[in-house]
Amino acid sequence: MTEATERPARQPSMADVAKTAGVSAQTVSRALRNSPNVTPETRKRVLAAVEQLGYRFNNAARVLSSGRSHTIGLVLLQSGGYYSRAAVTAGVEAAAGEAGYAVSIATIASLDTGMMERSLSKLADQGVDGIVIAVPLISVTRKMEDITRDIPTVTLDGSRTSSARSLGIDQQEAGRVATRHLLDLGHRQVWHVAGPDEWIEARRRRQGWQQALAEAGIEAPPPLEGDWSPDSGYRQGQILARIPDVTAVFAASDEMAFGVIRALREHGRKVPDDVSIVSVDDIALAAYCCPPLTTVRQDFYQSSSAAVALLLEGDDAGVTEVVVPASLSVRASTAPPRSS
Amino acid sequence: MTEATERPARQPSMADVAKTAGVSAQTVSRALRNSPNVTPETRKRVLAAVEQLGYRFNNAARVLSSGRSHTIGLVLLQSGGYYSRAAVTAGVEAAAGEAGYAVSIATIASLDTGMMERSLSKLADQGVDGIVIAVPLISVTRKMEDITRDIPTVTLDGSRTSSARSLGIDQQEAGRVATRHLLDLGHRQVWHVAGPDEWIEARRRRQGWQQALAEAGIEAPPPLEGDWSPDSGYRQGQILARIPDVTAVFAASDEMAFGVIRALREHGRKVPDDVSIVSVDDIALAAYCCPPLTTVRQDFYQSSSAAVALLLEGDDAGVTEVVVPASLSVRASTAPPRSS
DNA sequence: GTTACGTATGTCATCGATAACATAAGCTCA
DNA sequence: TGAGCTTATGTTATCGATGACATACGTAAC
Repeated sequence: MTEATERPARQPSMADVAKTAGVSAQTVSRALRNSPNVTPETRKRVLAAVEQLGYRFNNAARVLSSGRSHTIGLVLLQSGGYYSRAAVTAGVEAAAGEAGYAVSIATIASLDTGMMERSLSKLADQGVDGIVIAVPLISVTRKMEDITRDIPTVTLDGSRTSSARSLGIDQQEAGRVATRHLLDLGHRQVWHVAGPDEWIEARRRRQGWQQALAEAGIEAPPPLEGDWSPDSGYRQGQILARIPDVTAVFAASDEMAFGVIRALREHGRKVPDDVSIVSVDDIALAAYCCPPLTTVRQDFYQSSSAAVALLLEGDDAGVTEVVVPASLSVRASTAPPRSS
Repeated sequence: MTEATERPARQPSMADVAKTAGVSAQTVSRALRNSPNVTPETRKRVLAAVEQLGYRFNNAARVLSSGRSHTIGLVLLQSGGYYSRAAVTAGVEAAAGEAGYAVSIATIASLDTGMMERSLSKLADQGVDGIVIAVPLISVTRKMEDITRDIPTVTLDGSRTSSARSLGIDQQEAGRVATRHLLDLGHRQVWHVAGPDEWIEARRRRQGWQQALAEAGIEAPPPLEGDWSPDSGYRQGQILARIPDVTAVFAASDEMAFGVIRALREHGRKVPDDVSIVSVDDIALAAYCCPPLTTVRQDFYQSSSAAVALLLEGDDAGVTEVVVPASLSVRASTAPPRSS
């Protein structure tokens, strides 16, 4: 290009803005951070200079000097329901964004603690101001404790280190409500297709199921275990379909319920005429299953926003555990038993 | 605490490590970055000191001095399919992680360009080294161009600014393949439930549908437009169910297909006996729809990893557009027309 | 009319890693 | 053996914003 002399395309710095506006760099800093002690007139000049130069503040420098990155880390598990992961990501990002925080994510591939430690280290390296752990891991290692002691941490539906606060949907209640619904319809027994036992929410939902049965004086049948996928629900459904007196099933997730229903249908068991089924999550497709699923709604978006709020409000609050309630959406996959 | 004197809990710095290891800070830096010119012996001493002090490098300082943040930004749209968003996030994060990059996300709530600009600015402020835009936005504004000129950018299934490279699944081909499948089965006409027209993939899939019909010498009926949700599919399905000669439908997403199928069934039209339906995505639940959906598989995970690879390999490659092919999964929602 | 205080702004050192340059030691080859 | 190169390490300046402190001015109070 034969243009006029141009500076070597360096991003303008605060000093450049200061020079243009005829003030000091510190004043620019103050003006941009809405410090009270700046004349409106000065602020206007600074903002004009910012606009003119296309100035963009350098986050790294800010972090280095102030020690705070205005970034929070989010740890997610790669497997498991797509739906909940997407909802959690969106919820965290929205709440963080509103508070002026960026979100850095770390996805871990499996539930082992080594991966978990590496992810936390990675986020710690980035200098995040806080961490939301959305991994339903039960065991917590010493190294994880080390990191969560240094950085404020909130676990979402997961295990609690002694230094992290936690928040979650009341999964046990979700399991109890689902099971109660079936019992209230007149079913004498409720079978359960559970999630993997390492998952805390799977365990809690199972406990809720057991609790509801116990309260009704019913001995729980052995639970069948899936891996959250529709496919695993299908496999367990093939087993359930072969047990004659099954009239009611509580599946630990909508996706597994889809699989269970297909297996039952293939074996000639109609839903809800022969077998009622209730599950948990209320994903968008739940209403479009055939039949539409009765399911316990989980507001991931809301609970994850709440997790961020909890994280940002600091330790002062003294709150260490928050529980978000779950509510039942009754649709067409449940009905009274035929012979009741 | 009446413990012995402890330093005021400051994170150890490279200088501390250097002192402990008996070398200079620069050598520590080199050792940790696997610079070739470090004696194995020295490196060992440094690593031992790192271990002993629990040293963790300060990313902000690194960014400030090297100008590179080892972070890439990911821009996502909050609405639209949960499934694809989760898959894209996972794919980007995995590929980035493998290359030693962190991922910072910015979700935008709506398709307007103002939000888009703000998200890009936010990422630019954070000093990301590159940006993956997974937003199927068509219009591109000047401000967006400004940012994508400064920072390497790859768009995933989206619009191309002149400065961003792009990569995507061949959506037009996906639409063509889906439509051809129905025509090959003997259907004389194929109706279409499209995605929102501002979405590039919706538009391309529609074009593929039109192309396939044109190649067969068939005039395309007016497309019906949904918003990707199962609910919108249901509403359009109620219209289709009232048109007697509809025997084949191409839905632009699996989720909408679920809705269409339910509406058809409620109106007594059987799938696939009366109406065949094919869609796009191949989400996990597609095989558990009733009937199981014939659908065009989209490998979001792979294409998003590829996007990161494209981003990181730099401009040198000269590649500006990569297209990932799509493949058909034939299941039970399509069949030859009854009277053919 | 001096003291005291508040407000607006400037100066300087600092955060921690790194690039650029400097140095010292070891090696090769004429 | 010493010029010339390579390799390992040290020294110094630097990135850009900010906290702590300093200064200059105005205004209220005695």
